[in-house]
Amino acid sequence: MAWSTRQLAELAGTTVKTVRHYHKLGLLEEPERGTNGYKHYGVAHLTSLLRIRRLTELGVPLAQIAEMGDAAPYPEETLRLLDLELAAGIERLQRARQELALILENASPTDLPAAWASAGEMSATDRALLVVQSRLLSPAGIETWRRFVTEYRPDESVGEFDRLDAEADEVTRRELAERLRAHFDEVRLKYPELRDARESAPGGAREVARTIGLAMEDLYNPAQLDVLEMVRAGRGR
Amino acid sequence: MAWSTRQLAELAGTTVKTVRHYHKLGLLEEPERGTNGYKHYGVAHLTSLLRIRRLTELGVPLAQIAEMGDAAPYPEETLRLLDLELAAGIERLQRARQELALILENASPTDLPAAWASAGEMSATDRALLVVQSRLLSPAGIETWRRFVTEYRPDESVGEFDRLDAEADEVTRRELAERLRAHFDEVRLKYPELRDARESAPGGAREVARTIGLAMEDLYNPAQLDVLEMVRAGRGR
DNA sequence: TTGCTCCTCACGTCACGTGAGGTGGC
DNA sequence: TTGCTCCTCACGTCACGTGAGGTGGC
Repeated sequence: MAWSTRQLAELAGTTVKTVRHYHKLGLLEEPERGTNGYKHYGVAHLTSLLRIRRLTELGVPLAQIAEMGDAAPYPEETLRLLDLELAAGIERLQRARQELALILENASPTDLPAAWASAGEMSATDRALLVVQSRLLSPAGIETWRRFVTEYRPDESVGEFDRLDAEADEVTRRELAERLRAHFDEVRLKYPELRDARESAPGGAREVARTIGLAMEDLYNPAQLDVLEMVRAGRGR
Repeated sequence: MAWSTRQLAELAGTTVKTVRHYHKLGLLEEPERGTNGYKHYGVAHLTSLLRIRRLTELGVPLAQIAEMGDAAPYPEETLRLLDLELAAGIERLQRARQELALILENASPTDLPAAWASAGEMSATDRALLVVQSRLLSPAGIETWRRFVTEYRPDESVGEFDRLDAEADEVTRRELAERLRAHFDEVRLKYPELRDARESAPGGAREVARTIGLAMEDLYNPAQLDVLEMVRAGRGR
């Protein structure tokens, strides 16, 4: 008569270790034992165990189940809260699946979120800057930039800048800065929404500029940084 | 120039502790330090950290991310497997929400799964037996019993049996057994599908009978068990 | 000096799982 | 005797979090 630990566990669809774990936490009462020390479980233990299992599968922490006691009905507020958590969990998983689907669809680069797949042609440096910036913009701002990136066709000067030697001489730099500035002016005119995107960043446009600045110091060589400085200085003219 | 641990963490939308945890696991390279021992992170660290975060949020274990190395593209099979897991997770959560909805809807008893709400009128003993049995039947079998429970109107003799005193005398027991047997015969005739439900149990009808038997030994007093024995013995006549 | 940030190290958490080392039942 | 089950106890796992105890920067 009566059930062994394993039988109890299997009836409840769980493991022996789980049953013992609940004993140790005081969640499940220990049954009487036979002369050999074996535990003998009854129906009350099974229903108690099933109740614990059902609650944990709903996501209730064991500590909370312990507080609720054995016979108490479920507190409604707890259940409503639980439902909200479950709903949030479902949404999270669904977003994750969407990400995954995008990644699978176009074997996107590993260093950018999947939505940026279209930026596959860019240099690693530009992608890095995009990544940094997208950590700072609002979702709407990110979307603005994403659309921009799919459209944008860089000027020749941009490629030259990317390849600029760290030892490039003064004349080369000055000339390159000139052409870059003209190009950037055009871009600003054609895509005024990029500025708005930065303005509406949660941390503010200043913060974006500062952080991007740090990133550039890390990514560009001295000659390139010098050229950028020239572009900036010339902008006021 | 360069970012502190906190700045890096916030750019990546995570915590300082997480960053340090990844260092300890060798997942994220440690950056150079200032003269004061403070860590100075660059863009490469941020992109590396973001990649790790993206993967963990998809549910990839850190150990697996470590195996994948830093620059490797995502192995497609891993991603497909992950997608299956995510889908399974979503289903699980949705089932949990359905359970919850049922519980909230009709403040069901705590010792039975929510689908049994209609069994609210039963004695605790009968509910316990139902719980035990439903651990043994196939889903279809459970559904059969659930429908039966909503329809079933017990005979007077059943109530008497539930209340039978442990010391009840022989005549009382014999007489009760007689009426119970007649009632059960009727039930068997009216609901032949109950027998099929037990036959189609994964462990077989014998196993169901054995386990229910053990549960009864636990739930009923000696007089009740004696009556049940009389019912069974009389059945062959 | 005060408050804030950074550092390391050890231990805690959550819900069990793994494995050692030993005994009982058939 | 063999294989299987049961028992306890200690430690492991996973992805970090908590907190102690100390130092640096403004």
